Amino acid sequence: MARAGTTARKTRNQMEKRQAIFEAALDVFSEKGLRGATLEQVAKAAGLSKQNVVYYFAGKDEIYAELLESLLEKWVQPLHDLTADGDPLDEILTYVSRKVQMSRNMPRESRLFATEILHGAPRLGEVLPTDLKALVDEKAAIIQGWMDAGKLAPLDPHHLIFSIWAMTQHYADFDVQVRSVLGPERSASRFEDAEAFIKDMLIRTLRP
Amino acid sequence: MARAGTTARKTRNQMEKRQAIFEAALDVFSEKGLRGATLEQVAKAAGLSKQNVVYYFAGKDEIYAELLESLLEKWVQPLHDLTADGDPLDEILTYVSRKVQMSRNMPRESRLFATEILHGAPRLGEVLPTDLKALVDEKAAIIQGWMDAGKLAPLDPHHLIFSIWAMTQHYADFDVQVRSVLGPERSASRFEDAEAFIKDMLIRTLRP
DNA sequence: ATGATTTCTGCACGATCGGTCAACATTTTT
DNA sequence: AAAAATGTTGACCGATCGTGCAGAAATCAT
Repeated sequence: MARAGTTARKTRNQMEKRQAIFEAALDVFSEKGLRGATLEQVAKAAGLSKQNVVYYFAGKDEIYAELLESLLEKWVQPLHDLTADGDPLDEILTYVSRKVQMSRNMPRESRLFATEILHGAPRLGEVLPTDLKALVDEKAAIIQGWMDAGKLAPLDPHHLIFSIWAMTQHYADFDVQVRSVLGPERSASRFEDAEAFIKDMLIRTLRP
Repeated sequence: MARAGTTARKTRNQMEKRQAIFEAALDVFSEKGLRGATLEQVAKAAGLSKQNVVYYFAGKDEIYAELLESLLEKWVQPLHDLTADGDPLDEILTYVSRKVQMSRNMPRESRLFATEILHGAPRLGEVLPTDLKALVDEKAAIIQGWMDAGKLAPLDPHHLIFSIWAMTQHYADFDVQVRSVLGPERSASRFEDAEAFIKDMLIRTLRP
């Protein structure tokens, strides 16, 4: 009778179905965007009927919103793992590695966030200026500390982080363009080549 | 009776109206995407009725397709202007300047192309592997020549171009995120800071 | 001025989509 | 096994959207 997700309690079956819907929604939304995708496409990809999807989620927007939220933590984890403990250059290069790895293995998530931010991030508007800003400021301060200690060349840490985001996510978000320009042969190793290139660039740049 | 754009000939009035529709479409499509935008939003932004818009263009998709095509040339012009004539580093830094300038002054165009490519570039599929690839290959060869001559540090020219695209367009496409993270104060100079940062990074990287 | 051409609008159709609801089926609980 | 809760489906509705079309209105040519 009542909808499934009404209470906070979730049975095993409910969790599985919701996960299947999330997986399908990630597929469809990342490819067509929120408005471009239909509930029926999501339902079909999840192996359910449209009405059954609505049984587990209040509606299309809720699926999208909850999907975004459920992925956010995993998405910023690599930056979170950048700590003041290790060697400065190693920390940053490891961060690059993980970001390239995410572009390769999680292109759908990358495109989902890219589309959302590209269109003004109406469903992330709260979290960007608070949580994300706090996280970036914290890591920028660490990098600044390394620079002040003479362990890295002095650069703007915020724009350094932006440039790493931009260069790494570029290979997920604009994969079609990258492959078109590189051609079939060179496309095969595009992620390895990109990682090597970006690391090389950062090593030359950050060397004190 | 018949539609306006049937023949190749276009009167002055027709050109003006079409231009107004293009301008409105750029506004709406870049903000909401093709599927997310409606003809009526475009019409209203152009100061016309929905049916009148259809009089000048066959339909929504045609507006979008012709808009993309009409912007493509202007969009790749900066790369086209990169020639073997000038000083290697100057040529590249000038290219960066122009790309940052475009992110600042033409963010709608940037987001339009970004959205299109992000979703698989179904309406650019032909031009990417032919025209764009040829252009990038040509410029990559020039850069490679500079590197072979010892005027620049040896790096993969294709990925160098990608990285410039990524870093510069990032400030247009993800402007909301950039501003959120930087905060109101630092956002004011974000384009100047970005240009200085990227140039600094490239100087350090490309120095032989 | 008059006819021809261009420009614009009113009306409305067909399709699609998100969402509702009642009924039916299945599983779980007692 | 009976009852209750959970899960699923078919039919359908209201709204929106793209588009077609007849004809009015405005502009232009002669």
